[in-house]
Amino acid sequence: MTTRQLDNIDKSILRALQQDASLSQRELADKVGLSQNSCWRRLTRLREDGVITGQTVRLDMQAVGLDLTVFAMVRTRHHSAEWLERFRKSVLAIDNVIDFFRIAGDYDYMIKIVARDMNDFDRVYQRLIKENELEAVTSYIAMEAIADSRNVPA
Amino acid sequence: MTTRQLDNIDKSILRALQQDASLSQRELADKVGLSQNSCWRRLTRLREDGVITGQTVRLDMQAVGLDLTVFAMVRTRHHSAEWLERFRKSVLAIDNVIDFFRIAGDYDYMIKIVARDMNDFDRVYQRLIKENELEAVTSYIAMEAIADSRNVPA
DNA sequence: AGTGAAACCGCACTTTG
DNA sequence: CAAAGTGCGGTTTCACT
Repeated sequence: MTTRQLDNIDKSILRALQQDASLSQRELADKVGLSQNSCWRRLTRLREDGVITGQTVRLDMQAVGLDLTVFAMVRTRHHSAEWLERFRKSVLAIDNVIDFFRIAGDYDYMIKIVARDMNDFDRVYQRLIKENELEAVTSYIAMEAIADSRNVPA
Repeated sequence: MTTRQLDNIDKSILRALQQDASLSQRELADKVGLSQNSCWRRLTRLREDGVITGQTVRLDMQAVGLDLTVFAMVRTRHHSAEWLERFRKSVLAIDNVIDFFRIAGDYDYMIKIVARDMNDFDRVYQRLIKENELEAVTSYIAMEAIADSRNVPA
């Protein structure tokens, strides 16, 4: 929440860590041109201030057998607070859902789904439309992932 | 490429590391119920086999000042191999592009873009349509990120 | 189970604005 | 003067053999 101002060194730390978070403190310090100590202090602050919220591994989607990606654009029928809350819970309960955004335009929500194959996706899709009364769903099947989850330009 | 078969222990390792890749070997071994040694061997193999392709940090998009997300659906006009190659290069050269998928349906590409604000996004948008002759672009502005880049269900 | 390396953190000093 | 960086230390913890 603390909208802390990031200087260029902070940004270069974030860039380096996005590219490879397994860097040792020495390597990181060298890369950004700081002493080990002050680099460590900055890193600690970036974590404390909630700029860096965690650390994850990148997985090969093909290797884990989840190389089907679908973007589902959803238009809802109901708009009461309770209905929307149930809808959110219902969507978030599906762990194939990677992204879930409320959007502006001729659709209300955009859901990025990963699945093992078409059958698997259909299971998710059926669940989605059974649990929620939706006005329209348009699914865009991904034919090719040209870029997936790239680093953000910090 | 080696479509290696992952057993339940491998999957629980992947789940644990997706949630927190800063886990020490001992913590990880405890979590998945393995000896430190065999856990380390599995981890090494998962990296060698390309299942785990890297390690990154999760950033708070608001804290880094990139809390505007836009999904741009693109329909292209040209379809020659050279044109498409130039188009890809043009899109990938924009570092605000986080996802870039070729899709099936009434649009050809789906581009997830992050930006500092509307002006910043407009700059990206103008660049996109100036550098490439497109037939149609529909931009869905994200009003709320209910879930962004969740863990994949390994 | 052992070992070398790395993370972690305090401290005194220097630099920059 | 205050804020941030440097260099050096020691202890603890970890990765890897």
